[in-house]
Amino acid sequence: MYVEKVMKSCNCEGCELKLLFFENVSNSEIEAICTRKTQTSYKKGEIIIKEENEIKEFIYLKEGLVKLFKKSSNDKEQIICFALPLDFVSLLSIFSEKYYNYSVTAIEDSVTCNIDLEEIKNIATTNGLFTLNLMEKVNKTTDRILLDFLEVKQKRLNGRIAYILIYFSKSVYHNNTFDLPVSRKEIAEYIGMTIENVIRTLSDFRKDNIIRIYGSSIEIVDMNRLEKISELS
Amino acid sequence: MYVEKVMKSCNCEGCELKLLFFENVSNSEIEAICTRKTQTSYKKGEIIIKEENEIKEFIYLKEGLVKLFKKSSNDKEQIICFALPLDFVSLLSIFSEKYYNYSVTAIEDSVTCNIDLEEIKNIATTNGLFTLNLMEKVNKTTDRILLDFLEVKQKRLNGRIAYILIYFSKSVYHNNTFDLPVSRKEIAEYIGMTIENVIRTLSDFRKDNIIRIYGSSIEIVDMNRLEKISELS
DNA sequence: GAAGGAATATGATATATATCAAGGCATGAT
DNA sequence: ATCATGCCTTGATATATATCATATTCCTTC
Repeated sequence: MYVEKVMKSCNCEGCELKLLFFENVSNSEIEAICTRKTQTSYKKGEIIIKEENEIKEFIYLKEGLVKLFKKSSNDKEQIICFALPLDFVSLLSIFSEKYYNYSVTAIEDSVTCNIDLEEIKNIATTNGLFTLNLMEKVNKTTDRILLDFLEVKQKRLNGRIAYILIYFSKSVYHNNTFDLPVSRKEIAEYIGMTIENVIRTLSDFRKDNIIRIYGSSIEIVDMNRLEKISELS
Repeated sequence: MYVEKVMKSCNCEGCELKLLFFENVSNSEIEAICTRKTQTSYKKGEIIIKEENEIKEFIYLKEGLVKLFKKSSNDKEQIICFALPLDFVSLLSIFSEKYYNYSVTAIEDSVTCNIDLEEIKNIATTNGLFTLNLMEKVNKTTDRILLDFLEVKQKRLNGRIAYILIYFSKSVYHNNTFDLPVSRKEIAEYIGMTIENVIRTLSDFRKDNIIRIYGSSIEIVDMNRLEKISELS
């Protein structure tokens, strides 16, 4: 797969995420980071991080939507979570491992900021407050992933599909109508069930007038019922 | 439930975990910590951390075996993982949340060291290297939990039971014969299946001469086959 | 030692989900 | 234009798992 990388000097002054990522860092430190970081754009479908590659950079998602996944023993992919900017997915194992445990792929056009890992480590070792803040944010993300895991785990097929539809509608697109950024296969990989049953369940929801389906576009017609299905498993 | 708390001044010089937990901390800092920490003993079954309680202490497991779990919406318990000393389970959300997201219970007699959270935060803010190390360890634990989740998720009943038996045999007791520290119900809560099926599967393994069962005591007779079952799901 | 409750155990049956098979519809390659 | 390929769809069937019912064993407590 060809990955188009657009390297360009990023306008840090205009970056609304900068402060959130780099609390407690002095202006001179930020300036040092900003002049040496690179920004990379990814088209939908392109790989951002590849499992088993060496971790050389501190990467954060500035724009877009990604999926975090892992190849399982039988060569299937298991999707661990979807993530938006400010979900620190690429950072899960960044300070504890030498190589990535997971892969990350853009499922919408995305933009990342990449900073040399050593540079971040330098700041981290000399600035405890910064590290504490970073840790806080990383832990919030892993916590959310774990809680979602538990949520999905205790639901059955219906509930899982309802759950993911609500997630995309409310948390990602803030709209009752949206283009599913993932294939049926990917939904299956996320909820841990077969493609056929994902499709069947979506069809059932359509027949029951809970959703409308136009190809990859979904309209949630009856959010109340969808929420009930999600809750009652 | 009655929780017996034994507070006593702990002999830090003899604590083999001290250095692992407090790398990069000066002797004077360690001394300050050690004189003010408390040590608490828990009998099997006693609650160490209760979900929704305020996080006031930095707690690490010094001896024993615990389970990390969460009450789900329908009032059932979901076991997230089991943990040994050096698994930083109590620390998962310690710096990101005000209240515990999870509960922790001793499933073997256990000993914890408890340090005032503010004290740890003080060290963390002034000592970046310490914080970086701590973060590294917490991330390693969450990574392991996530990987185990994925492992278990892709297996079926047989494989999941095999997996947990192998875990207790190899990782916890280092012996082919051991007392199951958890009930069948708790195994069910961990692997996300019903008690009846857990019991049935254990019976099947017994009938197939893979394990022997004497009440709560298990002997793994044919580890090879158990491992194959675990791998092939 | 008896009574009660919890954990364990097993069978019968219902339900949920996976698997297999076949066809339709796009899209990109030749 | 045609073919191949991957994704989506549906139906029929097989399999895995849950549920319900009922014993049994093992503690605990009186």
